[in-house]
Amino acid sequence: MPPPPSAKPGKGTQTRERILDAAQAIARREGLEGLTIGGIAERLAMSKSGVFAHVGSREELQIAVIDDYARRFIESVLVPAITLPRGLPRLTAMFDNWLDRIVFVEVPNGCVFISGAVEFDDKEGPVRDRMVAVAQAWQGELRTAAQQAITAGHLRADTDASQLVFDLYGVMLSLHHDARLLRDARAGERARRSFERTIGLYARGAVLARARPRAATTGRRRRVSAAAAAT
Amino acid sequence: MPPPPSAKPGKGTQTRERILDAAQAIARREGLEGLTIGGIAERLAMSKSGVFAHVGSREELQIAVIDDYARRFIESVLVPAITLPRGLPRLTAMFDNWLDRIVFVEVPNGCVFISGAVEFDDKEGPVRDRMVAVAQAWQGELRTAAQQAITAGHLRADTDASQLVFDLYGVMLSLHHDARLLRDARAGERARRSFERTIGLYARGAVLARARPRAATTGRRRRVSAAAAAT
DNA sequence: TGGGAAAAAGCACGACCGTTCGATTTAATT
DNA sequence: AATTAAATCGAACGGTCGTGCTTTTTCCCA
Repeated sequence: MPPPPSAKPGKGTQTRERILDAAQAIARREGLEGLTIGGIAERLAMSKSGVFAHVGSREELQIAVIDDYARRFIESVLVPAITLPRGLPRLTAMFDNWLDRIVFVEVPNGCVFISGAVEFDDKEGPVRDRMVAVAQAWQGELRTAAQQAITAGHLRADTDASQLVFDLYGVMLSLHHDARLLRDARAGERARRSFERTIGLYARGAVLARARPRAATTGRRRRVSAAAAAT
Repeated sequence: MPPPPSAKPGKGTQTRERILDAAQAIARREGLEGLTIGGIAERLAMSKSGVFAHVGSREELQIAVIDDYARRFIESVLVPAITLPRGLPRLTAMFDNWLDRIVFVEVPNGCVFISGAVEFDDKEGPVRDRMVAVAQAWQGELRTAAQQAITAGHLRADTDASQLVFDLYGVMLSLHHDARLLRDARAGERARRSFERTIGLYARGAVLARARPRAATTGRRRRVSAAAAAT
């Protein structure tokens, strides 16, 4: 019988986690299409068939990587933000955590959401479906947070939450592009400015006082900090 | 001796063009990494070695596709815009043509700039180098146009041209993402609104009068029109 | 400590990849 | 029409891919 959910790890579950970790690391650098059974096997110094027995199929592996990635993303970006009060404070925290993650995690290691979106936007199938699902889920979270900021009166009543999400997503994609392809160190600062300008436009009153004062550009690694490489 | 540049096509040059066309069509849907010698051969009903003799190597082929793509991009987006006076009219035309191209060409067929940027941002080599070069060239054109709009007094003197380019690029990336992965039909309209909001923020005076009045959302296929599939 | 189950390895298969090379067909030129 | 040059083909090579099967090793528990 399979072990109860809360028993000690067990060898199989243990290596399955190692496989998923390796898969994620490869998928970040080479993309989900560059992810290969043999590549994982080599990285873990085990046989191809050994790896294969754990993942079922390449497609299942790709989906598992997407799910695992989404879990970590939500864990580091959304979860810390929902401790803050609804409205602008929470929305701002979501953006800040998101930006920190891109700058300190995605830019050095690659981002499965962004590369996967491009790789599978034209390839019908379950992998694409999962990609769409997680992207829509995240945009939904952003939209909800924006809507709460409107309801709370932090943003103007005529604000289009979907438009705001569209803008924020664009900021992150541009940051990813400039930082990763062009290796432009100023991209992070530009993304921050874009956010403040965008929010400032929708905010009640002329100029927006930051809901949560932040330190200067340097030394703002609070949340992701040491876990950057492992997250 | 090689034929003078303006002689009649010549069989070789002719099929080389067919090969490049097929390569581009494949690269758009499958990405530059999905581009394959055998795939082109099958599409053109010729042998792998026949194709190979024309392209030299897969890497050279990928670079040729990038160059060819850049040429078409400049032809359809930049060239028509430089007939307009410097400043906001030209910058606006560049954005309009760019957006039209994405909506009517890239979204249905795929975009080598965007997929290539993601595929090669972590893969050192001549293909990546060319990707960087064309991206920087296009951003340079945008920056120049923005700077001219500042000099002409159409945009505020304290406008950061690089920041503006960052924002515009983000709009296009977000449009591409939402339209292609999420198949959101409203993405084009959101991109337009983002542009107007962004420019409006930097424009002199409160509200910006569009430099060139445009028709409604429907029926604005002027430039790309029939050539959509072939461009 | 032995025995049964789980995990990993080994091996082979068919498919496709880029690339090479010699033969052959087609085009261009005199 | 004959000759030379260019274009294309066919077959093969070494490699990697995902994926089945069978065998061996390792783990875990009674």
